[in-house]
Amino acid sequence: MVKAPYYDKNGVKKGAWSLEEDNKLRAYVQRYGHWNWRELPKFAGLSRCGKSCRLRWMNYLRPDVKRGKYTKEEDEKIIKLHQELGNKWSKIAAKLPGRTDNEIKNHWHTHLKKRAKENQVSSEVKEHPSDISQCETISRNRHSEAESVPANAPSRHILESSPLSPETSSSYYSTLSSHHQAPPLSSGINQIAEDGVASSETFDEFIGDFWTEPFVADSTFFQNSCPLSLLNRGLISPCVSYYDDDIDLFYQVM
DNA sequence: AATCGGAACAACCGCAACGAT
DNA sequence: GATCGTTGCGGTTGTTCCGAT
Repeated sequence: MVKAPYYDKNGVKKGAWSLEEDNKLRAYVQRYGHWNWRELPKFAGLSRCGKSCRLRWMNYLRPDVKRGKYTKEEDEKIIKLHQELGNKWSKIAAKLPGRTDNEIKNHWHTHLKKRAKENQVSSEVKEHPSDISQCETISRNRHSEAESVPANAPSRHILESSPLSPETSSSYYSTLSSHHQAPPLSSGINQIAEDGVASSETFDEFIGDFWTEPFVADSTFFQNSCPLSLLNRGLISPCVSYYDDDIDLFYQVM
């Protein structure tokens, strides 16, 4: 169902996430939050790009993500919201607690698009039973409009002031992100990356896109990197830490 | 049993928005 | 106001699953 894992030319891992990677990312974000997605993979001991980590967390690992079948109510809500908002999946997701924009988007394309189309056609046939073919044409046109952006949909710039609604972004999540904590420099990496992936390797200077930059971590890195500078400026505290039973369990498993 | 095609969904990519400097 | 770095969004792709033939 997912792409086989592979490494790109920069040594960044792509494709399906392993359980171990999931555990590392989950443990890290739950403990320290995502203070900086770009830097996060380095500290979490992941050879993924920050963008990939963010996506994985948002769509899969976040504790408030509801998985499983969509209820009839959810389906109807999505169809209704899509009529109002168009392909504003994040907006739609904000109205459906526990569902991610990616998940809703997939669900729409595989299930609801067809159903919405049928509903529209049938309702228009009821309204104008004498001209079915015309209705179908209209329906198709309307559908394609909805696929882009409806005329009455406000621009993204205006509408999307808040990335996550209170429903989807649980207090848990917003708390984490708002804290912007960096890991304690002495213990974080060792605990998270106990498999030795990050802690014992020599890391070369890497030049690449900020999203795809693979993790690098050694003593030099920790001395020079962002978290330490933040520490020096008093922006974060090295002493604060989130304690979570899950983490404990995770470390026990490791 | 083999194969084919559509469904399902995780993940990638490019771009725009936004905040900081 | 311009530039740069970071984040988030939406479109698309790639792989696996599964039912039909």
